[in-house]
Amino acid sequence: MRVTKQRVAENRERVVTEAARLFREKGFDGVAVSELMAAAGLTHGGFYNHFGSKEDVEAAALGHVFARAIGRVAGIAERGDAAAFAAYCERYVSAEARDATAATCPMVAFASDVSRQGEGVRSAYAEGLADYLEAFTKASGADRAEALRKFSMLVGALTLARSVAGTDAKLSEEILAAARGLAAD
Amino acid sequence: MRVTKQRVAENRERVVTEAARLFREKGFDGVAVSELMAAAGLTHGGFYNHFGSKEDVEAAALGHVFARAIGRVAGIAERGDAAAFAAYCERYVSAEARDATAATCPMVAFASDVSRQGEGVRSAYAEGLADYLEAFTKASGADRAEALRKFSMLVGALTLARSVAGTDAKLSEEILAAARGLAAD
DNA sequence: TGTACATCAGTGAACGCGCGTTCACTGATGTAC
DNA sequence: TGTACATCAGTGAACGCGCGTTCACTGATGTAC
Repeated sequence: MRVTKQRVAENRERVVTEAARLFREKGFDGVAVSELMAAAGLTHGGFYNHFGSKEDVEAAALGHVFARAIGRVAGIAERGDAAAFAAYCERYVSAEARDATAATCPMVAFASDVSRQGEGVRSAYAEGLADYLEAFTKASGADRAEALRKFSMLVGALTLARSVAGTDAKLSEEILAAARGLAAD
Repeated sequence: MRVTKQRVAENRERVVTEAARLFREKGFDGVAVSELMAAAGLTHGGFYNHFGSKEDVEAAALGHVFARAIGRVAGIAERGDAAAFAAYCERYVSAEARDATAATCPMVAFASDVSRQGEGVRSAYAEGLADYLEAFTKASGADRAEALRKFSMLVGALTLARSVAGTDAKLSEEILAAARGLAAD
């Protein structure tokens, strides 16, 4: 049964949105195409009407997540709002951010996955990261190297804290607290 | 054909060693049991004479890698060798470390994978990380929170640099260089 | 020490399952007149 | 504007493949006497 042009566009967007959520939560390999489609309220057969392959939707989902993350940081940078930037960093390494696996920043969610993925995913990631770091540097008000170090620390702390979250809650919290100690600067 | 007890032990150890190398290079899901066994010069059928499941060998490989990493840092800590510690940190975020994907520190290699694995893997990781961070703190000579921040930065920088290594070499090198700028302190 | 038998590490085929992808089909939408 | 037909998004079954795991078998090792 054919479907309105507008409906087609909505369906595609819903698949990408759900993909962004599920991939961050379970990783690229942890989500099946049929699961993506079901999450969007569709059956898996129609997937290839929207994307050429699973890798295509991975790249699209990455682009979607990066766009939002960049938008947020770029907003802070434009306003030159130092307090907002400090709050952003604090929130980045909060217990809430650690536990919200489906809503994380793409840098952490896909950290070790990306370098093992196909060309399309890798270039979507590289482009997103470059733009993000530019916005982050501006928002931080610091020089570039200092901003890179700070963001590296946030990413590392969130990654480590999440890795042991279910097994060593105390260590997990300690890592985040240490990162927050410098995040406010 | 039955095999000498000593040979059995050697075979098992070889499987774990190869697993440690291959898992770090390709991720847990990127290596098949048959690939592990072939790398150790065996056929896949015998795998279950040594391990109860694939997860068991993942946990064993993690333990193996952590033991070596901890041993190295603990040695520096015992000698109180500040220069050796600075050199260790510099090497951690070197281009060589970034490209040697099969020989990396487990924290980076399995960063985003671990939290999605089974209980056995997660607890092997949590235990390893706790011991490693203790040794790292001692070796650094700094207070605990400062050491955690520093290690978080190294992990984050190596992860990010590796993610874009094949796609944006300049950005990758820039991230590492920034981290090295503080690694020597 | 020598012999006979039980053990069990290793082999390679097979099973079952889930996944990415393909395909024939449906029927509402879009379009040409 | 109304009608007839082509299009094509969505459906659900099916295919092929790789993977984790199981299994019957082999034959050298370990052990009991």
